[in-house]
Amino acid sequence: MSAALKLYNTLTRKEAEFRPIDPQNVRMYVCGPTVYDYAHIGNARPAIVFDVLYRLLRHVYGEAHVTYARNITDVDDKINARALRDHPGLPLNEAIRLVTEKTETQYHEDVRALGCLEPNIEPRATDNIPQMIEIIEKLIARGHAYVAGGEVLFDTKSMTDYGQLSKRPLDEQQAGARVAVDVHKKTPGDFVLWKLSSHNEPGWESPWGRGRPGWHIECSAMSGRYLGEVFDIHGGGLDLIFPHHENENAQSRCAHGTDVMANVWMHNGFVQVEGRKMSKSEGNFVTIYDLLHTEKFAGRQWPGEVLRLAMLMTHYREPIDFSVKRLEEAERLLSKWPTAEAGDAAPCDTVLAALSDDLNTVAAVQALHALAQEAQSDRTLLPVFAASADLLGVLPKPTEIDEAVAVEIDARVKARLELLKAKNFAEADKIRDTLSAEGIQLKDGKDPASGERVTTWEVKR
RNA sequence: GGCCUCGUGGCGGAGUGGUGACGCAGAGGACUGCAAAUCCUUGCACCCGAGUUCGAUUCUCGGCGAGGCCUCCA
Repeated sequence: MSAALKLYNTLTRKEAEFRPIDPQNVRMYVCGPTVYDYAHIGNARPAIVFDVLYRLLRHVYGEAHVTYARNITDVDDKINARALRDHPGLPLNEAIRLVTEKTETQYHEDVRALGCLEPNIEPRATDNIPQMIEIIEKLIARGHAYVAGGEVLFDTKSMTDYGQLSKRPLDEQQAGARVAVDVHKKTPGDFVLWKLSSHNEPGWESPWGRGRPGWHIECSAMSGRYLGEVFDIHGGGLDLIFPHHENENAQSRCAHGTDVMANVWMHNGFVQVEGRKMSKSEGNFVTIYDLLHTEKFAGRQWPGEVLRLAMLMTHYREPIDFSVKRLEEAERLLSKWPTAEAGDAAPCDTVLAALSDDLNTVAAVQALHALAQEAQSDRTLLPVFAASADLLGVLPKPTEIDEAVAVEIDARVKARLELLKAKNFAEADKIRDTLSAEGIQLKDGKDPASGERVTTWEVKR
């Protein structure tokens, strides 16, 4: 094993060597999508970033020794609103199911196109309602939650170190500055664990009546159920630090009586458009689907590999300005790389070392690019390149080409060389142009020994 | 008001107390019948001010600027 893995931890605001609780089972939880609408490219960032981490952990600890959970949030008031808007005629449950199923399927297609491996577990909130209720009961029993005004609320004052993650002492916040102070809350910072549902809202039976969970409780329930009371890594976007992760952390710790919920908390920076955060509420978002399948962005479609590489060209904690220029650069890099299949070779040390340094994908991509260039002249490096590229999930796969077609192309290339010998440039160029139009790029070179022209070809990328 | 990031050439981005990576784009050249590909060469930068220092882009302080969280949000 080479350099130790170092990760930046939001909890300590420091980089430190990663030490798993159990190297036989390294556990990571990442906040996944709320399935009410197409995911935008900003949502793609954590999927890609933590996919790289997942690949790295699998490399370091072995594929069988990493558990990656990414949830699907399928109960949320935005979903209800969308269901009512899109399917006004249907019963609510039916309408909600349509919205969540469709969005979830789309999300899976999108992230697959971005080269993301499937997590080991993708729990749904609605499959974990009893687990949520159980935690809430535990919190009430331990004096960390109370019932008021038809809601169960978490009592932030019951905890001496609420604010552990965001470093945000409760009393220094401007209470009521942004959120109206609820009269039934003991403290303005208290948040909902369970709320009652009206008959036209989805609900589940609970000790406090038919209702639905608050936003944060699902992650506590699911991470606890699938990864344990304390696990290794919890990830998500920067905006989740407060309140979402802070509150998850508070709930889980109080319910389980632990010092931390996860040892390492990692947060990715935003994707920006013209210097501003891309978000649904700002309305300045580009969906993954649109980028992949429509010509809405810069008048063309963009392959998933290009989007992925463009994302990895910036360190995950830095903001990314999403631009055509960076996509074009990513595409250009990819087109220069050899295609290969991942084999058993070990990845390049430089790439591995870069990734081990708090997921420095920028340095890793550069090392990979250098390796790609070396591999152009030294084919023995190809397996190492393939393994390294695969670690980042950006390995260009060879285009499947039919044997018969290949033979036919070879014949045309040969014919062109004959025409060139006869100095019939017009006909020779015609063959080149036709092949080009068919997506075949010819590459003329010179045999170093004989000085004869040799021509190779590849499928344009 | 509180709490966080960040400010390097056209772009993406390293890094260091002592002339300043690298990639992409640009420019020039080689090769070519012409292209493409490839190879070689190359211009361009460290937000401002003060301080520490023989010397700061790199350290300290102060500005200025940008962005984020404190409400749903990746």
